[in-house]
Amino acid sequence: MITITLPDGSQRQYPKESTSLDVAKSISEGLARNVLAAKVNGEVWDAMRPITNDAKLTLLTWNDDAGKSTLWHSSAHLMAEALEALYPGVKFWVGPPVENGFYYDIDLGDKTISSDDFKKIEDKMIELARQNNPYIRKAISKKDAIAYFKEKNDEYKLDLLQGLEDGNITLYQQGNFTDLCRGPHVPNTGFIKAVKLMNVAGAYFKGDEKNKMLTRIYGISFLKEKDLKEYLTLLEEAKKRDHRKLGKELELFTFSEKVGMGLPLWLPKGAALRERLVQFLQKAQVKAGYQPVITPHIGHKQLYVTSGHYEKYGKDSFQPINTPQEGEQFFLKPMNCPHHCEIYKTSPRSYKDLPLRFAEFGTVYRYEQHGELHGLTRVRGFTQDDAHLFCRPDQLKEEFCKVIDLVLYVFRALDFPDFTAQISLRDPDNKSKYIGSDQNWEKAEQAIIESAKEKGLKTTVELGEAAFYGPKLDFMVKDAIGRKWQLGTIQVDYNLPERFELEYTGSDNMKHRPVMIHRAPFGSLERFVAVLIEHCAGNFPLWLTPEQVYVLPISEKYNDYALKVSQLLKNSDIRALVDERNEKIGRKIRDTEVKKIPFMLIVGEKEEMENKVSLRKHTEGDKGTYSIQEFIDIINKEIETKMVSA
RNA sequence: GCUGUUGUAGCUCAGUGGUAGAGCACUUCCUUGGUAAGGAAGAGGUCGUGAGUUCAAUCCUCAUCAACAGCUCCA
Repeated sequence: MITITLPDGSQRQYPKESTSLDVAKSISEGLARNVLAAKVNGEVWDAMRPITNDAKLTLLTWNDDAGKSTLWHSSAHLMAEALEALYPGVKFWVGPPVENGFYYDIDLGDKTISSDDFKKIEDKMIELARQNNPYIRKAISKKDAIAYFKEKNDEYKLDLLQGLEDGNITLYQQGNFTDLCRGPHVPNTGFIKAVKLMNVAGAYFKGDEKNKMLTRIYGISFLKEKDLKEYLTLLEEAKKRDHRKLGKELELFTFSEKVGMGLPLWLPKGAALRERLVQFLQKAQVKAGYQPVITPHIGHKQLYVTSGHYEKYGKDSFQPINTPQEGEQFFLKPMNCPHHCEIYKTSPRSYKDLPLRFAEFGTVYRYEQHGELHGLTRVRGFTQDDAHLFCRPDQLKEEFCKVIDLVLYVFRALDFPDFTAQISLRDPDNKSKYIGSDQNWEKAEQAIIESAKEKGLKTTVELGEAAFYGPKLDFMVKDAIGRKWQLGTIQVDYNLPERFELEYTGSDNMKHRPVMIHRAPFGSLERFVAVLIEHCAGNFPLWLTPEQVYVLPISEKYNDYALKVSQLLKNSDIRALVDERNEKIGRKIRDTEVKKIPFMLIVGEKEEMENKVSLRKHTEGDKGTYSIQEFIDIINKEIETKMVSA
């Protein structure tokens, strides 16, 4: 007998070689039907794999990420089986699960696949799935594995095998398909009830552009047909919220080939929205003891040599601007920090002066690769809500925690309740990518980990995701339809102060080196606005929205009264416009709804007589009649409650 | 940057080896209407750009630019 410890701490006895599925069955039949895999002593295993020793066991279902991944991984194998049946001779590279589904990289020889072929492949997959073929795990020697794939003439799998250790190699077979795979998999293909292939794209063998381009087919699968439908609805919703589409429709921003790719042009409404965000943060920053500074858009090459940016990004930047006479080189500013370091150096600093907090909405320019540009989320010129905090080492944690508070304040104010903090550390196996001493890195990483813990943030840790000069705490927010976006960032930096030889005089009258914190709650205004648009689907919070109220006269006869109403609103700092067009009221309402204007005031004979307005709310409809002052109170209250909840 | 797809009116998109069409938006006129599209007329494009093939190119070929998807990258 073996002892199985379940997540709640309870222990049960089972015969040796029992499987996770046996354990599930002993708990409930319903649970057993939903088990996709199991975590055995921290390792994800097949639910059908016999457990030989005492173990801690967590059963994994669709509700667990690892459970989903297992189903998707199995689905990749199923797709491979279907492909092998439909395209004999196809060769396989790898087929892993990804965040939303799975893919398989394949080599079709001289054949091609397009989205027109998806239906056929999906149908084949479902046909195979219905056979309920078990996924059979087979441990195999390296020699036998090589022999098998040689026989099959699958050079990619042979390549993969080279990197694997003998004694640690497993094959998985379902139906007529056998794959080199470490697993785990769901018990049988019957779990896969709904399948959708999403797209086909080229992908380099091993991700190296010098290598051959393979065909990558993306798909997703579900336990229920209903879940697939829901997923497709979500995708449609995401499409509707695409900030590039809404940005155009709502006249927020545009791009021009003439100005240059990746260089956004903010239209009046977009600029107004952005300005409001800036003012909002500025106000919060002043309260938090930040001092605004302003620095130029270019900087001398030497500045970036000192900072290390030149060495790291010099070749991949916009190329230098040369002065005609002195032949000196200037670079477009890719970051604000070197400039702010120079501001720090303008006068000798005492320990009593610290922390110093320099804030700047600094526009920076980075040469992003052609294929990377994407709407406002990835651009070549953008404005960071940047600030650099210079503090004593003993102040670091407190300052860091205060910055976390500020970031959380911003997220709450803008209605992003769901987020996690990603701690991005250095890749311990590739330290040459980074500048600075091991000691400084360790201190910085420690400070971040401790601060995040102290603030009780939900964190994940990513190795190798740090900036080249220091580790980061990145905030990953979830939007209204559950997608994750990286927004704010806080970074601890011991390196730039060293490179710029920043100092302060301590209470011991000795020179000391300050620590620097880089931080940007929004990240960049461009990216933030993009995320905000998609989050609220263009229905901005009242305090941010470019136009709050449209006054709609029933006919042109009431235009004068409408103008009077709008003027009264403007006098109360409400953003109001009159639709003076010669159109019927139904038409005006429709057009205003489409523009996502929060409030409509309909005015006609009745309203003019009584000096009132008829209120209609976006998507909600008629709200009755109010005096102008009553309406001003309503809207102000609504603006205020949004800000108070902030 | 790499691979693939796309580029026609302000927007969304049809279409053809003989220099172009729809809907919406726009302009004018009629209508002055009470809670999601009133009616009519009109204006608007050297079909991304450059070259080539052809008697003739928006359409075919090549190059180039840009957008989109994926890969690689992201201070």
